Amino acid sequence: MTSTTEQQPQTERYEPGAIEQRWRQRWEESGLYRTEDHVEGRDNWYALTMLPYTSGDLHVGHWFAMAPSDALARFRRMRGYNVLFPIGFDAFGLPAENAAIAGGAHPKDWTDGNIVHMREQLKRMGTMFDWTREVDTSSPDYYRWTQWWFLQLYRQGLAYRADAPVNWCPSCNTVLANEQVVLGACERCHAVVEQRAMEQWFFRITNYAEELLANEELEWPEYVKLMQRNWIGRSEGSEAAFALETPAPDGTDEIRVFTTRPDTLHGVTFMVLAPEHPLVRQITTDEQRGEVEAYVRAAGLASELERQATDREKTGVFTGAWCVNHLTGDRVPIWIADYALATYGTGAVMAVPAHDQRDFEFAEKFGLPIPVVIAPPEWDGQPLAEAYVEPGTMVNSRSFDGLPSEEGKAAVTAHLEAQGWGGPKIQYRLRDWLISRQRYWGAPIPMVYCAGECGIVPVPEDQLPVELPYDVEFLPTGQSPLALSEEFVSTTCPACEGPARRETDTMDTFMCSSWYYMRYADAVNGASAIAPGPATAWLPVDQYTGGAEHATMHLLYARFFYKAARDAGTVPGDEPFTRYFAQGQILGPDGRRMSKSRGNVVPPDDQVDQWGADTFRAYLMFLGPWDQGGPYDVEGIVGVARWLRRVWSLAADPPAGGGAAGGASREALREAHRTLERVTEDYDGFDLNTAVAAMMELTNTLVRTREAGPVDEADWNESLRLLLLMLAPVCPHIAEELWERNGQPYSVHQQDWPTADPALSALETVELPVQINGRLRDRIDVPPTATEAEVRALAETRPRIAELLDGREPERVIYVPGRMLNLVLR
RNA sequence: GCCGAAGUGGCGGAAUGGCAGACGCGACGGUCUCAAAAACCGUUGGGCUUCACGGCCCGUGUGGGUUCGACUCCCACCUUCGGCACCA
Repeated sequence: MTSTTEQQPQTERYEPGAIEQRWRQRWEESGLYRTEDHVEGRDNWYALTMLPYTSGDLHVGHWFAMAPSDALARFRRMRGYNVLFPIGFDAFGLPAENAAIAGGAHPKDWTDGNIVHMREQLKRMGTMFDWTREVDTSSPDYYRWTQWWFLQLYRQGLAYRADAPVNWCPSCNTVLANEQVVLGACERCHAVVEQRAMEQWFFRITNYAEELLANEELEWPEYVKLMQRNWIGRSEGSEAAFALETPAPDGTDEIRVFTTRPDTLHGVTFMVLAPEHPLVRQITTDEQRGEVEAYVRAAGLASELERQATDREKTGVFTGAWCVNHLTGDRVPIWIADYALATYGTGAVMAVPAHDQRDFEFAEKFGLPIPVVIAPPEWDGQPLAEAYVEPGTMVNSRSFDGLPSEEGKAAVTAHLEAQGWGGPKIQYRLRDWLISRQRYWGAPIPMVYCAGECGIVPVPEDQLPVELPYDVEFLPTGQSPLALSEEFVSTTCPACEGPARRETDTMDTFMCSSWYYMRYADAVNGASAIAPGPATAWLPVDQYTGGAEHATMHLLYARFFYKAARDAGTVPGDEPFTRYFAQGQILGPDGRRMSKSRGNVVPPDDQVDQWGADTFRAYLMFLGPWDQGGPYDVEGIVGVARWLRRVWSLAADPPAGGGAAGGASREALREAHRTLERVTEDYDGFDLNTAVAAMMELTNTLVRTREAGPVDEADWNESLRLLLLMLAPVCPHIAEELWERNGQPYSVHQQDWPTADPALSALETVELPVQINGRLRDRIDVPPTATEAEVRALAETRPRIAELLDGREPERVIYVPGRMLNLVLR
């Protein structure tokens, strides 16, 4: 690659457009990225990037998520692993249907068209995706198995049907999961969410609450694990029963509550039921009925937003009914108030106004007594100005008086248990996963309702998939469009062969994305969702990357799903994603979220057209730390473009050979080895920005070396070879092109990662800062291995140091070899 | 309100107990050019000082502390971002 002949007057310019297209074609034709389940002598490595939703257009965020993932997957491959790096499409969901309702194309046509377009966009990225394993979650070949999983969970007792208050979006005309309600509004359309009762399918994710909570061992960002733990929200406390003074018509004779403060049980002065609590209707006295019903009605209509406003004044109504506190024998009035949540605990709260701020505010407003049962330290016996929630000493608590409240918790709980009035209880904030959607564009729930005696009957596996009919009406009626399709709805009961109706709800799309990574391992299997061979070959995923906005939804659902699959014997291990890395969010040039309405969207296709995929990839990785994201500065990319032009010129316009061995080109080679150490470490630690910076430095050194005169050919060639190998993961096309031009065998992406030679990478001398009293005063060149005595002796010969020492003996000498020397006088 | 993360040049960032500002953008100056662009070279935290080489002081959100030495560790506060939010 050096030239001893006269230099060409005109050097060929770097034209990314032409070479990138050519290499992608060559890679595809040679099956370079085809991944086998097993390769002799190589361990498997499963690298996964979150699959994109089929919105129709790739945005910079997709590139920011996928291009660095690809670089790291390529690096793993060069490090000797058999790497699976698949891609697919999350293709079910509301936008497709909204497009249809808006009078556009059919959801299927809309989605299929988007996939075709996005597949082409993805291919321009130059990734090592194995397209033979592509997954489309809306294809019957895929959702057939999503339905199979539903049946599997049903068999495991993890799917059930329940009537429950649900979040209803009046605009989308559908039920939303708690996670899809943001600040009381619909996550997608921002309409204000109402409450409605409906019969729905749930998954018992709460069965796995403890196991999901135990996530400490996962190699995930700590903050994501913490978010999940907070989301699950484990609370230790007690359950306590209060006897109804008058049993309810259905025979219920007590109200059970969950409390984290059993030590305050003697201070209960009223009970609060959630307005939706089933007992409300039964125990309300005729006298109070009118007021109570009005309140319940108002609470149902009140938006989630209104109910969730924390600074709102407390409201509530007395039911007219009373219960009895077993511990004291006191009569306790039963109120309803919307600060009690129907979906947490038992939907009922024992109110201890002296020691809970919410209860305190309620009691003050309605003139209820506020007896102190936990004395604050130095308490003067006067009424409290606000609830005292800290630990203290139990008072007015009969036989428990004098006990520290923290000990009182266990003592009271033990007493409750002994008397049969309750006992210890662990409560979670996590709710079961509501998966029913009254929508068309999703996987139909494979259940049948028999008109006869059989009740709810699962569709037999050999009748899957329950296919989505193409011809349906997309009227937003509040029912699934499937309910309007008589052809779909009417069927025969699999059990008795009598008339039956199909379930018309479809599944939450998080269901599809809870197992897609399993399917990649065995994407074309027509006989099962995933066979044992591929499952053990690839699962669990070694490295997952994607946005942390999925911390409490997708990532939690997938963990639940995997554990259920494990219990069914389908997958190995306990967790789907051994390692997870959350990349940051890329923002518009103005530092705000990219959006069409703000006009700050940077279309990735334009960047590729202008600069080439390699430049764009490298720039996204160079911007800053991958986990931080940040603004996309359209001006900055030119720096990366200049760098790659310089890299190109190193190969296209080589220096004259015949230079002295051991000269500048030897120094350059030494730097190449040091760069290799840095880049290797940086790739390992996801520090792509500093890896690119290190390669830029090496490139600058090589350019200077070339300009300085003739080089030693062997040293020069080896330096350039190392640079191209290091560059290959980040810029796969230009690395491949220059690799070939340098006469190396196809393909650079199949090469082993080089090993740095410590003898070459070691520095011969370092510039050692010399400090006096911790202040930098001079620098001396010494071998990194120099002893303290040698370094000190040399330092003292320096005029400046000698002057400052002025003959004095340092009180202390601190020497960190290779880093600095500090002479402390004082 | 609670939990978590982060504050460094004009800008993106580097350095996680040892030379603050690597690498890059921008800006300024220069080479080439009829000219411009591109490319290339140089300068670029602030202040003081020197004819000059150089030297000194200040400087990593604010205030304290630990240390020979602090962007880095500790305490308090301010700001920004993310999550949760009447969860009994």
